[in-house]
Amino acid sequence: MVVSGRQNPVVVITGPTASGKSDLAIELCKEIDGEVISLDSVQVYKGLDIGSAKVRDFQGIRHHLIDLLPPTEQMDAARFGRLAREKVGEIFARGKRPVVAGGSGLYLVSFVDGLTDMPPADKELRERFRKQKTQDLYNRLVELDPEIAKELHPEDRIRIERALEVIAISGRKLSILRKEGLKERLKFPVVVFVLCWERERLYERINLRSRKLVDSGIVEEARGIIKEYGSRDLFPFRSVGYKEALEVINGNLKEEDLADAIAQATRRLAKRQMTFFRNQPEILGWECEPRQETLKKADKKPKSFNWVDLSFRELIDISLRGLELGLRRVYYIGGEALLLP
RNA sequence: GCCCAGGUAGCUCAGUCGGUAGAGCAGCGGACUGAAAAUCCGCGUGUCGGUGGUUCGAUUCCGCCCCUGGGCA
Repeated sequence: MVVSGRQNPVVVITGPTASGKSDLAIELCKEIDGEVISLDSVQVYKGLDIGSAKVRDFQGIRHHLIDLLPPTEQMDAARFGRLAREKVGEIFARGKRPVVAGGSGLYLVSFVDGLTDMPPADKELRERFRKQKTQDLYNRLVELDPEIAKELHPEDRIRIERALEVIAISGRKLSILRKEGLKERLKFPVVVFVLCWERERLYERINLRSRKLVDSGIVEEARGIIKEYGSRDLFPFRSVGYKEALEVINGNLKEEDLADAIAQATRRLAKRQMTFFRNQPEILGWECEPRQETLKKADKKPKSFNWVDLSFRELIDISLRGLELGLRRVYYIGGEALLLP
């Protein structure tokens, strides 16, 4: 039968920060009897509410994977992917539809296609690496796993540390593990909506939101967390908003300059996210509509996303359409056109 | 009105003893396999205020005009 190979898709709503993902996810859930799975690397931490723009009013829609950990702990992308896949199974089993919403690129990849099975992060090792010079770490990697070293930039500390970590724990080269390791993929078909905006309009929204974060008391929130956990050196404090709030608390930034500093960091984040969402799905072999032109390195002309405007009705229809098992389909769609009145 | 100082990239400014210019910040492009709101790489985007003169050649020197800041009235 034709129907046998088809399945309800997992709907993903992604895009840069401030593109309207969370609100759209709730509205979509209302229409298709869905539940939201947050795909956000900061909202997984308890207490980091204002700075991560957590949804305040769930409007009766169930939300998952928010407030999972205290900020003293650290989420990792592979674990998040597994948790999200579990949630998808549970939601379908309840006869509901999962709507995944968020802009954490690696979490999306980990959720959909999985990460190669490898040793997880090791706190002690990372603590040791932290004290060493990047150059020394890189030189060691050149000795231990030249193939990976060649792929990494000598200054890309985080990836160098990760490669060394994997070797230290498993005794095997990361380059080998990557080739041989297996991935646990999401078994359901996926339809990803990437919300796209004109750069200027998105930046206006970001600027407004940054002002709002400050007025809503991000500094107070950060102070409260510091007090509660007795430390300023908390992992998620390195994310946008909190990093700047910490600068104020530490006296390195004037409070009056905070909103601008957050806005700037957020604009840069949005730009990186857009680069990721424009180019990665194609690289992963997902089916993209419309296709994005990846720029040649020499071409420095600014170029906007390629996208189509979709009505909310069309978005619902696509979300309800059965897809072939294993299919990953990406739609780049206008975020502004979907804004709720 | 007069006297200073200045007008160079989106912003703050450097510079050219006359051969069409460069830093920081902002911005743009890219990479991305357990930190991803992280981490890293690459890229100056320009009527040098306007106009006339001198000159082979003026953003640079000279005149006039305009604008901004400060001072004196």
